[in-house]
Amino acid sequence: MTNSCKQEMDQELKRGAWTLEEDNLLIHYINCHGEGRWNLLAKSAGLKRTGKSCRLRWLNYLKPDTKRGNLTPQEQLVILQLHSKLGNRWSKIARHLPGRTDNEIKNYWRTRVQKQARHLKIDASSKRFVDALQRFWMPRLLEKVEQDSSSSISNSTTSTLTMETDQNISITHPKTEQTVFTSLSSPQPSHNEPINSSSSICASNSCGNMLPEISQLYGDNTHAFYNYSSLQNIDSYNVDINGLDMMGFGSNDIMSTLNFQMADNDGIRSGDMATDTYWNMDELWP
DNA sequence: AATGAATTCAACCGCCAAATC
DNA sequence: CGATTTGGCGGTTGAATTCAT
Repeated sequence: MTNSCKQEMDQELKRGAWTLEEDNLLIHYINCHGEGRWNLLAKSAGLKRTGKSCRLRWLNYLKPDTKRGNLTPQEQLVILQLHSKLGNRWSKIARHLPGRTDNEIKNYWRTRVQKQARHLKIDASSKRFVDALQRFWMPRLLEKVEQDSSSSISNSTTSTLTMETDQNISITHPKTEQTVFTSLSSPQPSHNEPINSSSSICASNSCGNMLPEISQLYGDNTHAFYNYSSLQNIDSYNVDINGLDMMGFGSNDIMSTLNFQMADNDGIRSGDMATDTYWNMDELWP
């Protein structure tokens, strides 16, 4: 194809926001013919868009099961948890959140999470920030999940966040064993991951502005149990980790991911970040 | 009410790997 | 088997919206 011919075709291509008419064309075509072969689809449907643009519009916006709106605390928790393991692998993270797109998760991370990092004056990619997330933000999200679920479960005091493999995350109430949240994403199991690997994080209710402290540390590399007791009441956080070769990572990765309150020797002090002055929680679940 | 700053998020871009020719 | 096309991913942009003054 000559350059002038390419330029001509480029000029014909439309860019920018999609119109209702274009959306309808795309939806109608996919309903009749299915997804795939996006370039061909774009032409056949009479859309002056690239195949890529059609694919993106469909996956991120038009697909019927696409969720819109604010991420729930459960979803945020899953994102934080998985991001600490997977990094910016947005599509992999998105597979754990049915109806959510990689684009949406990426936007959440950039606008909400990195905003907190700026607020704390910490580099969002630094270990220090990851530690801060695990110590302060994630417990509070868990607390929020707890609060939400307790509205439907009377006498609720404890829930469990379980990461069994790369594929599964669930939050269950231990007494009723009611599942508060489950993520069973990738339909195809990963071939070389140990099935019996599991860990769980249990959080009692309300940690509020109080900073949990490690009061006990049990275990070795194969089974660690942490019990965080609050300074001001009997509430506690428990982290129960079983199995270490989860997700193909070494034990250090798992420990750094799941311990909300580990080694305090990297410059993060409890008083620095334990208050909502620093963690603007209102922004996290608007 | 006006306006500038900040934030959000849909869409685009470039790169890469897999599939197809 | 090399060239081309396609699909998917992560990073970036900028228009629209919201917020603050």
